Amino acid sequence: RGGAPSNIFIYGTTGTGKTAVTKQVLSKLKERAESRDLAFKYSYMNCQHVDTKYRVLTQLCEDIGIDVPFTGLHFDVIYQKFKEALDDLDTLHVTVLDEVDMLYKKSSESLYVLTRMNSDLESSKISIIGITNDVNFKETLDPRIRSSLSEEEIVFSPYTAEQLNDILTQRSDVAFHKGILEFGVINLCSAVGAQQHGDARRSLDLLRVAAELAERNGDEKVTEIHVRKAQQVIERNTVIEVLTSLPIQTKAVLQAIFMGEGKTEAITTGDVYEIYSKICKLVRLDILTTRRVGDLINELDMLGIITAQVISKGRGGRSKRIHLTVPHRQVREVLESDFRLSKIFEVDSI
DNA sequence: TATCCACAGGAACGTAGGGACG
DNA sequence: CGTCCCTACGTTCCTGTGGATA
Repeated sequence: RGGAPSNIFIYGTTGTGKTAVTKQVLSKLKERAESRDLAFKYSYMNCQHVDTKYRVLTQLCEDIGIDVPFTGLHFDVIYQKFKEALDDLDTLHVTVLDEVDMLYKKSSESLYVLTRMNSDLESSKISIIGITNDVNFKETLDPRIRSSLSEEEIVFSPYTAEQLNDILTQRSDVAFHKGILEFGVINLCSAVGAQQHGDARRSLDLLRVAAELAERNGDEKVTEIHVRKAQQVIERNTVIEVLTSLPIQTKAVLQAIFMGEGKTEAITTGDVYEIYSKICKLVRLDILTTRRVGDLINELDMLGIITAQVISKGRGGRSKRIHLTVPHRQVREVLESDFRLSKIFEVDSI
């Protein structure tokens, strides 16, 4: 209608279709706008990667067709550039910020800048759609941002097993020949997805991988066994992928945890650091400070590779109890394939 | 019950690597 | 060129703290 657009806030756990629906709606809107000759643009960004105000603006510029370097310019310069370009386009621009909580955590300023951009714009308007799976996010938000960001709210509830079942049935009718899927396969996939907070993506991936396994095996039907197998394959692949792409220092810390776990039950930050230092000496790696290693341990925790729980041992001090949460075999496999660290495994004692 | 250990984790800063611009 | 600004990764210095023990 050409009126002032509201900012929208969308909640919902992973795999409930927030992103898919948002994208779908926006592209429909775009179609409509085009057919009526209305100016409409949108850009989508995932704040896991786009997590500074600078990057947000860079991304926005790219989306409306301005070339900017990914680094080098003063923020204000980019801001001006974008503002002018957008005003020239005389359009309505919708900015989708997926996983806004990440952006806010790392740079609360960016959201503020975005919300107040409208007052700087003359002929164009900008509207923000924030997507998050953190239900408490709104409470942690700065009041000034909160009021303008959450003018309207939409909640996506998790899919139930039945809904997942419908989705899978519908998809599989298109993707597979009749009778390929053994009875119960879809049920199992949707049940697993429902357990994962109603995650449709998980269910679909599971079904796809199970089918691939069956095909590779030359089996005629996809059975529940394939699904179980697929579960393991997916799990394993994601773990290995994450581990392999870790920076060398983080890997060294992981290795220290790995070796420490073999010896004692509860391994602490201090233990890890001790082993880590020895490893570094052996492979001629710079030894980082405890402070930094503490952060690396936290990073591993965030990635879900380990759990690090703060505990107090009274006069024994406060520390973190650290545990690996991924299979040891996979950790070893990845570490052994890293040429810089592999030789540690040839040494008997650390 | 006050103490005190072994860290947790915040703040500020340094260095290296990169690109824009005059 | 030098200057200005960005990011990534690390360091230094620091204050804070849960709870078993003296």
